[in-house]
Amino acid sequence: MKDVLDDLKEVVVEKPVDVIIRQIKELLISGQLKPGDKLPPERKLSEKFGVGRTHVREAIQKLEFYGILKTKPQSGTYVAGIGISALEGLISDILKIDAYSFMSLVETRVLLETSAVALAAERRTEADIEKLELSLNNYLAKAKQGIKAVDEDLMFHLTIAEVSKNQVLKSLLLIIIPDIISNYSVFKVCDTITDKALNEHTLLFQQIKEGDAAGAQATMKEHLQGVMDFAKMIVQ
Amino acid sequence: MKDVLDDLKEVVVEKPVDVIIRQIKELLISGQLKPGDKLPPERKLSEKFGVGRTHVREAIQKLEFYGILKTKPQSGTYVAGIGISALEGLISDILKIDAYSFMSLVETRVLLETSAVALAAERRTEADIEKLELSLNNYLAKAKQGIKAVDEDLMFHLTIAEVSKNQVLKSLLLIIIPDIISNYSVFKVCDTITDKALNEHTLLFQQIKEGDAAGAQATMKEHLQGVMDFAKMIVQ
DNA sequence: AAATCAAAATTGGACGACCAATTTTCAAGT
DNA sequence: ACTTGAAAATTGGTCGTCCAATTTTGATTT
Repeated sequence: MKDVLDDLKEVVVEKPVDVIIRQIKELLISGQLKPGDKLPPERKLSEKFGVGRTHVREAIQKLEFYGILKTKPQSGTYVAGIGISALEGLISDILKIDAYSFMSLVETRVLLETSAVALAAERRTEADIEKLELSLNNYLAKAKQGIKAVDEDLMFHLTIAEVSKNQVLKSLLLIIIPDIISNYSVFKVCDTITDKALNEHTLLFQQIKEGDAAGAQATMKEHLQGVMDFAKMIVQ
Repeated sequence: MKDVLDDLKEVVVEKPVDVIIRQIKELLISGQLKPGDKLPPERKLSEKFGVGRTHVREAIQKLEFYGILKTKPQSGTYVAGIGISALEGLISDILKIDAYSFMSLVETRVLLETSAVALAAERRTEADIEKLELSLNNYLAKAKQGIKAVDEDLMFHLTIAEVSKNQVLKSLLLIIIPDIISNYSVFKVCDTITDKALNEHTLLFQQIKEGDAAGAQATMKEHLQGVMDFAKMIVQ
């Protein structure tokens, strides 16, 4: 009885915020709004769209977060100076940001992490090595008991990104990691902890410590190969 | 007269939202809030922090956007199930998200773009080639007249990301591009259009068209080397 | 004692009104 | 005709209030 109802309720209701973003997008694409232009005041927009000003503000905040709009207090909201054609892609990306394919996610993760680990091996300090060791031991402690240690696993990988001294790289990983986690649980990946993974983590740590950038990169690639294969398998 | 005043005004006022995010961060790090826990209601928080509920909501929205919190209507706001240690880093990233070093930005851009162009060369279709050619011609038309064509330049690069068929890769580039643009204008990079850049764009297109992944990757690396050198030069 | 269900309290969501800073307007002065 | 400056209008920011859905409570029934 519950299953049927659950399935039926899966219709996605387009939220007011998404509708407004779409509307603003139309204004931009149609050329009625060009980079540098001032948007109509929030009151006019809410009136025109037939929604409360709260929704308009929320939409503007979201677009501002992505650098599309820039609002100056007591003055107005302005279109940032990026090509209009680029905006179209960006906005649609915001709307379907949760709909990335697992394949693209994994592919990008591999890319980011192999680069990060190489940089980490080149740039690590003594303090970094301690942090990494701590993180590694956290993971090993749980994993050796056969307990699932997804968080600790990811934390070790994030620490590597931290050690790479590239803030952007780390932030981008942080952005895609929630998506990876949700997909992991959906597809029931990583239910078993292999000795292989354990050894690879330890090896990774050693190679970073020794400054072996190329070796660490190779190990990371190998380490993520399993996930990569799985992704290729279930590709839609 | 104006210069002096401008310089003096550069003190950064910590906005209420940032203060709240920092406070919530304290709750998380100190262990008073664990993943899965329910946050105090917005009213209590605003009362405790001595600010309006609007600010609390804004902070929660921002944290929700990064996947740290999850709010269920008419029920409460909950801490998402990611390791607490990760949260610390993530939250500090949100606060200083506008303070990326130019170096990290460029480094990451090179990384993403060299990967994207290789994938593009492997996966391009006939339609993709047409899109790329259109984008290339847009750029060439402006650039050959000696007009600055920053937008068209970036659009060509974005189109390559599009052709790579990796949504995540493209989205990540879209995220860092506004930052790159703002830094470009700050440091007055790219004021001159070189024949070298023109030829490299054309070569890039040819190599993608011919499916020469390795070649395209090398060209892209070379193409971005100038920016990379400049970044290394001004490194703080 | 356990289960049920309705009333009350709680909570996030949305709206309207007010605030302070900015921008615009326009009249007075040069 | 141009400049100046103050008043008026506009605008994003903030707060208090109300709303609808959920959760909790507790009395009633079995």
